[in-house]
Amino acid sequence: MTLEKTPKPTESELEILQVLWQHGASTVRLVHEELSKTKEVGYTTTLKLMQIMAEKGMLEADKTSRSHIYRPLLEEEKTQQQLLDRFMDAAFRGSASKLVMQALGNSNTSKEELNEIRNLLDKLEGGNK
Amino acid sequence: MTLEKTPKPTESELEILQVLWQHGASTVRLVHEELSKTKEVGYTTTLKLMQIMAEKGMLEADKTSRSHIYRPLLEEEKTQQQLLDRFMDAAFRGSASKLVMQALGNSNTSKEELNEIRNLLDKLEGGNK
DNA sequence: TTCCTTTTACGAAAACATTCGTATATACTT
DNA sequence: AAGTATATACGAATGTTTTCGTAAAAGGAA
Repeated sequence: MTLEKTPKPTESELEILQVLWQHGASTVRLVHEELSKTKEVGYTTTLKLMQIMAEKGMLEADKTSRSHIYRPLLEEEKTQQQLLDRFMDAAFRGSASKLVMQALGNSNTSKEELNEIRNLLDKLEGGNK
Repeated sequence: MTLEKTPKPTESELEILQVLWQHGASTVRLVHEELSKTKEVGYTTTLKLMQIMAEKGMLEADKTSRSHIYRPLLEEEKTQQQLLDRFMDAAFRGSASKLVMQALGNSNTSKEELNEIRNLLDKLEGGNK
């Protein structure tokens, strides 16, 4: 089995991935327009970043038409999990419960979402000592 | 009220803060020894980082004795909250529940901790629609 | 004192990440 | 076809973070 090094998207790369995860495969133009909603950034900057990401194997470019279409090669949930693991270690010394408590305590989560979490807790308590 | 810019410790800086939060004010030597347990790093590298952090106002150095003693000026919980907010936006598009579900689903959290979280949920459901 | 060890000071290199100017190609409009 | 708009290619500048070599200062041991 080949050792797969876990990719570590930078902050800017993650922004781009988010757009692609949300919208599906897209042109640089579309991604750039989405990013422009939140921050000032030049078109060629976005282009360059996406080209670099393609080199790194995070994206794949379909070059058949003039406007290349980029598709994310990283799965959203898997990537989130990897980022989360790293973040939990770095910021909370690995304590999931501390992280969760702070995440819940300081954000308005809807009743529905809280219920979802409660259900997960029920399921988990089954298997834990 | 003076505008307090939220500090953004880098990854290395955060590692140092963790040591100081855990052990309390310490010398470069101690911090360096702790870091060395997990990774290869030169002593002067650690020193330099801590000096930079002092310049930035993250640490305060007591220079009365030859081995300076560094004290963290950032509060642990407050800093964690700020990092968490940023991370939640960047990696989970701001969804606390998604983050929480993934954090719980993929880590063995003890029954006691799960109960703590359940209690928090109970308290939260009171105030939410 | 002299030698050895530990510490801080300083500056610069190395490694990454981000940004963008300019050139060139491709398509669209008139 | 000529002119305009939009795309990619390329390379380099800029910015940030991390690393460490070297020197000087301070302290301890012989």
